[in-house]
Amino acid sequence: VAGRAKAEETSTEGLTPDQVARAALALMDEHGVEWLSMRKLAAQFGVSAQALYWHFPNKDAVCRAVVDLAAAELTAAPLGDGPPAVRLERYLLHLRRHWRSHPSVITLGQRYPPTAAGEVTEQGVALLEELGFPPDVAFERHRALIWVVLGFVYVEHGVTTSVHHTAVDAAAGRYDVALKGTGRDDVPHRPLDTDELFTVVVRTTLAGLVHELGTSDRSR
Amino acid sequence: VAGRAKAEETSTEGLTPDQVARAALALMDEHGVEWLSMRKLAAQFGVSAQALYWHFPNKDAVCRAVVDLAAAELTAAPLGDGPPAVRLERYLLHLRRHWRSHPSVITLGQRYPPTAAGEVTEQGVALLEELGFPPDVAFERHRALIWVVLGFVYVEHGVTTSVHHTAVDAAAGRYDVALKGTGRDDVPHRPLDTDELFTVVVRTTLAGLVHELGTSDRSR
DNA sequence: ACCTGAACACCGTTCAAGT
DNA sequence: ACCTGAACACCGTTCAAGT
Repeated sequence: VAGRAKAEETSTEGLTPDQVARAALALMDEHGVEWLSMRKLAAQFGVSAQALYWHFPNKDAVCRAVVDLAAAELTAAPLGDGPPAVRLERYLLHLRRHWRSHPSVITLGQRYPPTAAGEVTEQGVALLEELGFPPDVAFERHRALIWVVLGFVYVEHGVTTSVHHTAVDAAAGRYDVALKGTGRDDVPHRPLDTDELFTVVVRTTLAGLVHELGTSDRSR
Repeated sequence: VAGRAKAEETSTEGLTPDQVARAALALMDEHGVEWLSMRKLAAQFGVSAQALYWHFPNKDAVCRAVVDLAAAELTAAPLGDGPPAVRLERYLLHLRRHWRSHPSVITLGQRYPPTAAGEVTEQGVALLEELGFPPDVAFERHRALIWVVLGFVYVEHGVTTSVHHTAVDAAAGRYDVALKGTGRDDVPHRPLDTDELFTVVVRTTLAGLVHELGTSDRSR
């Protein structure tokens, strides 16, 4: 990534794997994962489908390259100032925003799970250590947080593209849910606000972590 | 379900949608969602693929029927005795166990989200009310819990079938993760235990909810 | 009412052949 | 080294035709 363009010296005319992956990502984000075929991807470069098989062993490898491409865009979050818990919340919001930015990768991610590794993990674990966890526990609690956020994005993606849900205000993340036979009249029907729901999930989880620290401190 | 077999009186020989959906679920659980085609499904009954199009408008409808079939199996959890928080944990474990029981539905569920509705929702919301939440808040906190558990199962499914992970002891839910360049030497490498991780997620979330009740009680 | 035969426009992938 | 032509075994789906 930081090196010189040594690998691109053959790119006077031919396609590079990177170009192909970038085109695949763009096309999938626009038309959906299922839509893209090797023939359509190849057509983007004016070549035949079989030409791609010189650069990639198969379609699976193309998809993995797309996931890796999006993963490389995940950089450390700008967290600003404030207590560790507040910065942790910003960190998790940053992760959600990233994973939502490429809808196709969310779909792919379930077959080729994104590795939230590298500098982001460092940042997250460091925040948990700052909060008061010893390194090994911080590492595992961080994994739990990642799973919660990633899982939330998965569910959110499914729900917001589902037939059971109609967008009330998609830009604001508000949807209406068609529930089957759960009509309790004492609870007024409110549209689903995924931003609000995410905040609830994150705040609850963080409160639980802080509570854990409080009780374990007491037991020492 | 409880009614008499009124709808099956035409089934002397022909296929019913229910039979087809059941076969599809079994085949998908065995071979995977991608594996199943209309032709293979039809072959199960010794008919041609086009025959299925008399009973279902398209493959999408078959998939939806499969999801609904599995959803119908989700019944209220046997929770036993104990304080509400303990029964809530059992309730969430019950949900995870159900959603994991049909791996194919997890894959499908992301296109056709499972509606955790009906009696199970009643049970979960009631537990949160018992814990101390007013009905409307209980309903929303329940939704948050559902998303956390469902999201966890999604991530778990992706991870345990991924190439980056190798099973250390799949029956016990333990996997080894191939991380890329996150080698911090101060943290000893431990295999991923999804059961343990789920417990962490659930306990942390529940602790957060209890904490929320504590602080809101104080503010009254 | 229920199913088949034949066909259409697609797939991913292989492989010999071109330059 | 890089790409094409032709082909294979598949898809989902349609539609006329059978019983």
